[in-house]
Amino acid sequence: MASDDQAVPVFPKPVTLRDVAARAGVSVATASKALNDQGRMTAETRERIRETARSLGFRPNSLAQSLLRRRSFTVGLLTNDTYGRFSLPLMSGISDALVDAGVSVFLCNVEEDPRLGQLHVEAMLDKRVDGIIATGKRIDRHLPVDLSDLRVPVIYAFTQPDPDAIAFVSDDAGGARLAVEHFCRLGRRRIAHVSGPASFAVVPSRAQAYRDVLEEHGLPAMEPLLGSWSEAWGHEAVARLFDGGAEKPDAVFCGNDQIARGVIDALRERGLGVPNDVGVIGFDNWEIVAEATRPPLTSVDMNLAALGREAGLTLLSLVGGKPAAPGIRKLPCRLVVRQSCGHPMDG
Amino acid sequence: MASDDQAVPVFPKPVTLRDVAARAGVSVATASKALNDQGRMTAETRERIRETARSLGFRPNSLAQSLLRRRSFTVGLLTNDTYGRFSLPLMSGISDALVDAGVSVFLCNVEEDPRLGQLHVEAMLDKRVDGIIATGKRIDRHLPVDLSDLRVPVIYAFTQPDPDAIAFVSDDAGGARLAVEHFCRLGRRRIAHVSGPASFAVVPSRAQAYRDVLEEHGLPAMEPLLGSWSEAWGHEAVARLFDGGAEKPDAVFCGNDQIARGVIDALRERGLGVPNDVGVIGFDNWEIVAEATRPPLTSVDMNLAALGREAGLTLLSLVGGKPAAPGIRKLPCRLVVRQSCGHPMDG
DNA sequence: CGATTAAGGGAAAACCTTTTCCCAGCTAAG
DNA sequence: CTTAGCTGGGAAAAGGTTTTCCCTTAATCG
Repeated sequence: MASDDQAVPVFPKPVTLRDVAARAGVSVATASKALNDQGRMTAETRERIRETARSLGFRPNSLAQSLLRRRSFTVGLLTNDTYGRFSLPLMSGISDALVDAGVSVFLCNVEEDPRLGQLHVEAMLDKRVDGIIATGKRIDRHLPVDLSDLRVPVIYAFTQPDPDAIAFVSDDAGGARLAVEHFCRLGRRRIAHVSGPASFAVVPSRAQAYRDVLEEHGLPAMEPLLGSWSEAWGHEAVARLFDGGAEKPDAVFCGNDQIARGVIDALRERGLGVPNDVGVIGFDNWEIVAEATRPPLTSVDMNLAALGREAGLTLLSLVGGKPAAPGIRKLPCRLVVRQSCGHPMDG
Repeated sequence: MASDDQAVPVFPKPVTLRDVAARAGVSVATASKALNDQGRMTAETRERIRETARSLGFRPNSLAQSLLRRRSFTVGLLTNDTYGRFSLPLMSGISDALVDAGVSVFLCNVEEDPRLGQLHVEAMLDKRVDGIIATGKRIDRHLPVDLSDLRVPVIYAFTQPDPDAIAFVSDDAGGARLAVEHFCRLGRRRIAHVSGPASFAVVPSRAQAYRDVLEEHGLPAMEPLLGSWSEAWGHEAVARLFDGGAEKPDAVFCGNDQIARGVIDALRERGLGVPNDVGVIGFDNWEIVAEATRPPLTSVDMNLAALGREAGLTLLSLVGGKPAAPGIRKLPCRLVVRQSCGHPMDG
């Protein structure tokens, strides 16, 4: 048994402010002030203490600081997006905005499980997070947790907020406009729209933007084809669009990149060239999909990282005590042009 | 200015042990003991204190506990896998293993940036994480941070460990065996292997397993085709396999799901039926890809969530002071059978 | 009835840092 | 020489909890 001891690594005791003070021959109070640029002392004393701290490798214990300041420099990110398709770009933006302020992020995946949600929220609250950001995989659904009346500020990003909360979402309608207007500018005349289930809030909102833009350009709007978010539906939609006797579209704006992928593949199978015969634009700009289509897919990017940054910075200012008006802030999307949408048709 | 005040929400002061003690008419010491099932007191006193705590909604301040116990009940997960394709399943397993122990996870994406890595590691160390799990998007690469000589235990998962560290990785060779043996069992006789760049450690290791299994079954091994991890390479590989005059394969084992997808699509374009003419198996079991292929893709799953669980539990026991032998632990993969591999050929 | 012992509960230290006050010593003004 | 004022630095409280030790009271034993 005793011989096992050598196998368990022993970690050195962290050096405390006390150690620094003792080594420098001053009180902890003075040491603290020296390191924080506070209080009065000779420049020489201050530098001596600093040098001592450096040489000892002193790092202040964040827990002690937090306890005193009632601020832990941590925030929680709550999500139910297991695959992280939306959460991770968001997380990346949040982290980016916060890391320089010394704030770390707890990532909590609550799936669809209220018990798990409760568990995570309580754990975070106990750890005195400074705030919570809630996000999800669907913009029109609540997380399976109640975040009202928490003791900390809460910000919603890319998910349905409680009333009177602060929320950041992408401007879906604006994103759709970007795509359809791009087609118009390129000279496409018969632009179709293939999207997901009507039960998703983004679907009607993008569809409306689609209709609006076409009307503004005096072009005919076709009835949006609503189905599922899958490639398979993209295939089927192409069949519906091109099998009938009706006039064929020369462009398809898709509700996500997987549908777009299905559309592109189906078009090719029919001998229709993308983008020459039919232009295609997707939504989400999921690079792994968008770059694998042939040709590479033009797609609307929701700027999730930027959205995360905004959310992070806003939370930070909220934590700092600055008030912020409740409400929903829509952040613009961005069209990432690759090859599937084609070039101007006449030139 | 003053009228703005109503806009900033005021959060109620958390209730402390002191409050509970005062309300119950005992000292904080007694209150603490009552809530932690320690010390001696009448059952009646204990229950009264507990009831008071409940009614006040008391939750112990984790920071204070951590300070005292020198244990923060947090761990850090370090990754450079921006898209979270590998990190997130892992994270999910880790979180799963730890949440019941009240441990929360800091997720830190360090990209490929040593400065960012340093920043995150220092932030975590300052926050007195109990341990760190390092992971990445590639099993044979280091993160851009130095994790040796940290003051906390470190565990590597799905990434290259420092020597003498504890690491969990998936058993790639075993996974490859699973796939190839499955083909053999199904009666396939000419099994090809299409994989990624030789510079990835997993590539030769899976290729060797491929050769071994074929030899064990007395079947001919073809030279593995190495290229990139993309669909496009899957396409090209099919051209190479089926254009020459050589005998055509009746099965293709692919190094990842994207290659497999490319292979399946290319086979269909040539009029070859999957799985009847050619069976296909992928690697990674990335559901979003595996379920979108036609037919759905049979694939090797690396069990990353389970790997995460193991890593989490091991870290926990390490934090608890139990020694663990350094070294690399390989966890078995699992074959997820869908339709692309076909049924037994003769019956 | 006196002496032990056990039971119930409290005081205080400890964890580590920050911050507010205060004190001693010195200089300059009156 | 006295007094006010400044300077450099320290003591102590605060933040919230846990834990060790101690004290008081009641019960048991001889």
